[in-house]
Amino acid sequence: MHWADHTALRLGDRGGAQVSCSGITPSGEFHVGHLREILSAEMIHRACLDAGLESEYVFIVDSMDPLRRVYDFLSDSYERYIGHPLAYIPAPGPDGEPGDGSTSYAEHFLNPFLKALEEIGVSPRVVMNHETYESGGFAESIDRSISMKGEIRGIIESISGRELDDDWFPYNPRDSEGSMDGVTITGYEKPYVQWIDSHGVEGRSDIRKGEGKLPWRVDWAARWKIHGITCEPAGKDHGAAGGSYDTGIPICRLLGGKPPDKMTYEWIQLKGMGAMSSSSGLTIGPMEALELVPPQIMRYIIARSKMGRHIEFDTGPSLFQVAEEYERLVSEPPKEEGGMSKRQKVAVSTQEGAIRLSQIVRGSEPSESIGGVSFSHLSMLAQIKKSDEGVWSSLRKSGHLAGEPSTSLVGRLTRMRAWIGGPHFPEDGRVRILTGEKGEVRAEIGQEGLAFLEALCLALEGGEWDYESIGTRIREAADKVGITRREGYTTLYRILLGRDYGPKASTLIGEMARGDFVALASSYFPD
RNA sequence: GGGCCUGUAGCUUAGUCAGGUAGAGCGCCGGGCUUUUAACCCGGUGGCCGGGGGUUCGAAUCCCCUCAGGCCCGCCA
Repeated sequence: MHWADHTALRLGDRGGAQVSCSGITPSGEFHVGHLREILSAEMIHRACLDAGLESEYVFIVDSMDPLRRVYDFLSDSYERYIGHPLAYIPAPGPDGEPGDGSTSYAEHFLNPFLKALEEIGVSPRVVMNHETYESGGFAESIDRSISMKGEIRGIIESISGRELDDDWFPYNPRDSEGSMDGVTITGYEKPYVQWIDSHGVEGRSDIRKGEGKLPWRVDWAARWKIHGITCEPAGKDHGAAGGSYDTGIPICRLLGGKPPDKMTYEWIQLKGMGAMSSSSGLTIGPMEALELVPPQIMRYIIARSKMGRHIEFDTGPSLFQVAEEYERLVSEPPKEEGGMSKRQKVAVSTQEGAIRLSQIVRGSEPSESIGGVSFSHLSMLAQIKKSDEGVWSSLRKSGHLAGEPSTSLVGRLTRMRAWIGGPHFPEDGRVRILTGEKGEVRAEIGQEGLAFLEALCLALEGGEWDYESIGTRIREAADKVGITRREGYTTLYRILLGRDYGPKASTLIGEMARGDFVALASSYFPD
């Protein structure tokens, strides 16, 4: 059984309406790793729906989290915003300088990510955490936390083994400037927390407004209760013994909530960009991945791996492998049959789940995601056809496409071109026409091969220059010199690509200029 | 120091939670194929399930120990 289905089953035992949740701090650019956070929770949500449970998927944006430090992409001007909630500081411009404040720092990084989520079929209910504070959603939890300060302190100290400062308080108010750093609590009188800040200014914060926040470990526990969260997969950093998951569970109970079960996932690692990656500083950018990888495949990369396993995100050769695996499973869906062992049945249902959860639109027919064209075929066409229209007409000719291409197919081609044009495309996948004679190739093709090339060049010097005629000429030439057609094709691939195989030879040659092909072939003839 | 995850065929892995005869894909090998879109069809090869011990009628699966790799314990998923 797929991990998401299995989790859904357990959640069903728990009963009630299910709320799966992800939480991310928008402190900078989002990246592929965040997709695992999102998709782990979203797939569980879908699995719950598939299991007939009432379920919702919520994405909580930690917009109330303070700016921790001035990151590399920020100008020094951000120094003054350290400690301020990300929702209340201006977005940086391209130069790293603070903008006019029309867009907040949190929104600035969040918005493109939400667009990417839309592309992969994730439509969460987005909760800006600072808004929950502003609307008083946290007020009751803050009040309880303050009244049970000792208990919470005890939980954190005993479970995390960390010692809290004597003046630790389960609420961090914003000071006279808006920062949450260096504020000393002087009293509490519901609903106001009184304080004195580092500038010596005294003030009070209304816990029903966005005038302060709970510390992280308490904040997390409180939101489980506030939103009725039943499932929240978290990065393994939170899962360490004594980590925030371990303290969150008892704190949530203390606040009167029913916490989700601890669930953690492994990181995605960026690897496989070839040996040159580290030395040449090649890294995959934040959302770059979705500009290369079709959204179903992106989902499949997450869905096919168990949560506890590392994922090596690789935009090189293994992307072909994953895509082919996906296509194979989609075109020949695993079926449970009589006589299968229990293990085989489990394997079938796991694969079925992975494919089902990889669809952009829940419940849609997987085969539609392929659009009749395989990943590798498209990569070839994208390389030998300069124009998109050329790709479509070729697909029509080969029977892969009837009429106009679907938007998903257009998107796949756009991504494919971006991939091919970028540094991550694997060399093995490249169609590169050789430009001149190669000694080792000459040795491989032999006398019969040469005779075949001569006959073919002669035939191709005149006549139509289209795929069909070229194909005919190839077969005629092979027959004429008495070699098998297969040998003829192999010879062509050797002189064209330096390999024994390749895309349809007549198409390949048809995309070349007549003169170029003849020149290449002739370079093997004896003078 | 504390903790987590992973280790199954050449490669990627399913199966581990609920113990019951080791599954799959790729690769490879052989055969077939009178138009080869990195094919396609058929058949085959291949695994002391990291190692050791224990529990059990029975262990890849549970327990203990051990080796190897990755990672987390400063609010970076």
